[in-house]
Amino acid sequence: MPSEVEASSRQVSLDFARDERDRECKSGDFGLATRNTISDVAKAAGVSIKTVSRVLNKERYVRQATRDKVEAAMAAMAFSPSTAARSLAGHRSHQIALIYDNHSPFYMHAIQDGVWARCKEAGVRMLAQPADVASKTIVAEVGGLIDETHVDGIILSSPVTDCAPVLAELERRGIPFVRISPGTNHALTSSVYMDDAQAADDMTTHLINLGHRVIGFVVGHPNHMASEQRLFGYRRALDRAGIPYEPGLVHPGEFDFASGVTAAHSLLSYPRRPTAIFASNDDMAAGVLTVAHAKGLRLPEDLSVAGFDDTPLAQLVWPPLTTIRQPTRDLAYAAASLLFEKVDGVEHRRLQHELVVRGSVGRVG
Amino acid sequence: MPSEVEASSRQVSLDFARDERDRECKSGDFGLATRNTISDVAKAAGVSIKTVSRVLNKERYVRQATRDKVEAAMAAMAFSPSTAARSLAGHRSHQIALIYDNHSPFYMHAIQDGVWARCKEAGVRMLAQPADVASKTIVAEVGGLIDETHVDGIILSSPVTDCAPVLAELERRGIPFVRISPGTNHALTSSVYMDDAQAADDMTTHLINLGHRVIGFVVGHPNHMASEQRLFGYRRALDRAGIPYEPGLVHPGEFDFASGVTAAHSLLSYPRRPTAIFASNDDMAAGVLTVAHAKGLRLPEDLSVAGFDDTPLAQLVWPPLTTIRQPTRDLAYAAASLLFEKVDGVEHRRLQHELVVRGSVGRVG
DNA sequence: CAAGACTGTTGCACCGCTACAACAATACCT
DNA sequence: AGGTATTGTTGTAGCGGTGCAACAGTCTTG
Repeated sequence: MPSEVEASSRQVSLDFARDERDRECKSGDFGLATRNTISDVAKAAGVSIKTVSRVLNKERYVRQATRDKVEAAMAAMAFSPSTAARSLAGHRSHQIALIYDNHSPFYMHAIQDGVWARCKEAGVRMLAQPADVASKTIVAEVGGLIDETHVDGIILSSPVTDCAPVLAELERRGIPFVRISPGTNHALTSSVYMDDAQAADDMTTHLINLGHRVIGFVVGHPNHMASEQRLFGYRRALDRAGIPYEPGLVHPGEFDFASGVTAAHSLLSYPRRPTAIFASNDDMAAGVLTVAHAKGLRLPEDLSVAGFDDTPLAQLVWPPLTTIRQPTRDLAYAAASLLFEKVDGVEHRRLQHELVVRGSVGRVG
Repeated sequence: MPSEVEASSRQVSLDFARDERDRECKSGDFGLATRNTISDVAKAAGVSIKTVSRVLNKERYVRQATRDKVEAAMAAMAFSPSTAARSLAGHRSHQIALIYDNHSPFYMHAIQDGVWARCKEAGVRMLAQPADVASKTIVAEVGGLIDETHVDGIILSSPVTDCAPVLAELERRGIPFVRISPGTNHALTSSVYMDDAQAADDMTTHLINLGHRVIGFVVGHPNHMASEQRLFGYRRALDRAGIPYEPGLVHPGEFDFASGVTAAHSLLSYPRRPTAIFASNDDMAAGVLTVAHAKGLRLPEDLSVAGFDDTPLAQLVWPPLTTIRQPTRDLAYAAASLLFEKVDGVEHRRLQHELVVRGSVGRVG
């Protein structure tokens, strides 16, 4: 057994023992057991550390031959520069943060995936940072994140996109940020978005074209600005078709399954029972489906159900949802691109949605 | 308009302008526009920076009065220590990484959530790092991650838990890591897990108790060790009940919806058509449901369907799935706890599963 | 052809913090 | 009382990079 004295002298907290073992690398091995530094690379390549730094940062004023030599040395010893040292010494940390407060796993998975992919291309790390827009400490948390990690930029996803105190804090600090599907202040900073109103209009029109005249609508979470937009699109389409707007056919929701269930119960017991229900996202549409099944309705013969987002869920339920394909991953990818490319400029990039026809919507009657 | 010369002199890449504006904070404001350092805190509290460092790291040898003074100063100026400086100077980075290669959004959402929660309590940042166990560069990527970020520890989720080259690399570097639901080598490092075999046994027994004798089984992805365990549990339960094992009733799958669909088609056209199908996760069970619906089967009268995991999906489909509740979030939370608490020791913590009865399983006939 | 502009490279201060050594002030022995 | 621990604090080197200044060589250009 090892001596118990030694064991107790170890630090209690995380502290992985640095490899102090004297290595016998007399031969050609590169001493893999030790962390390589820029000096090691410089020595191997026969240049100064500053030149290595130049190569690392793809700066000018390095002859191609020198650059090749350095890159070969870096590859040979599998050198990875310390993010800590880089962010401490320089003005960049090569890290960005993705801040979100969204409880839809499908949505956030796609968002993370898209941002991640773009970051990887750019050689930048992504910190995923959940937050709570309702919390009073959110500004302090975001500030702490920035101070601690020195992130170079931030990507905000809904609903943090419209959390005024956070936006104010970010602007005060002058840190670049891009918003994914924001609902407000389109002029201030870059953003990526889709036309929620038009998409909802498209879907509603689709339903109208199939003969539906009594169309229920489940609104999204009130703190997501997209919710309003989608409602607006629904009303616009009705309006254009000359169908009077009926408040009783519109039920609030919160973007989750449970509120879809609640809304469906309410809408299906409305005197003028709808022949179609358009939910503002797929989760709520799934809730509507469940209620319909429970009531023994045939789908889509007795009730058409439309979703929004085209998360994978849309194809996991029965019948598979007719929905709007929101290019979530692409939005996230584009957001990261804007952050990397447009430091000074502001750009608002709109991505196309698409109506996806599946089995949950049918001709009326 | 600002001068165009200045604009072009800005760096092209990410580089947020440090607030150089001379601030007129003659009054009591704390100069919030500038990053505070440990020296500022030291000055404000009237102690040396080393003492502030002690307070920050909760070290001994600081009188309570001094500690209070320092903490007050830190709070007053909203001080957040630079992670970069800390990890560069010290042996700890206050960051851990979560490495995963799992395409189930629900599962990963729960995992991230649990790890995140524990990290927050410990004041440690979590880096989420997707990987690809099939890729040849995975070892280099993990190595790069460690070198770049100096993470203090790593949490592995399935199937990276059983990726031998990665495990070897981590061991070679001597970096602490904990595995969530690993399938192999239980002795080497700490892990958290549930009893997959017992859980599958429980579910199968449940089906048998309801009169089912011809029970189809959809196996999980072959690179997840849990898949084998679940199959083993299924067989054990059949065995105990004296029901002969029938290979034709077992169909391979890959933990996704599509393979559930394929398996269902195959199983439902098997000569001895099963009265129940037990899928190794909820996504595949959803696929089975979809096929059953498409064939016009009544659920659960004509076919019982059981899932595994109890992801939110289980309640989004119709009928809601009878499934095994896997304490995913708790497993992740526990994994992080082990990483923080058990630096030297090795512990294997098993968490309880639970059979959740919903509507997708019924009595036979 | 000297003056200036551009290119390629070096050397060193320093980013914000921690580790370690040194030291001062108490408390605890014998 | 003197010696030894223990506690509380300071000073400073240095972690691994980048920014900036300096400088040598090479190319334009009047």
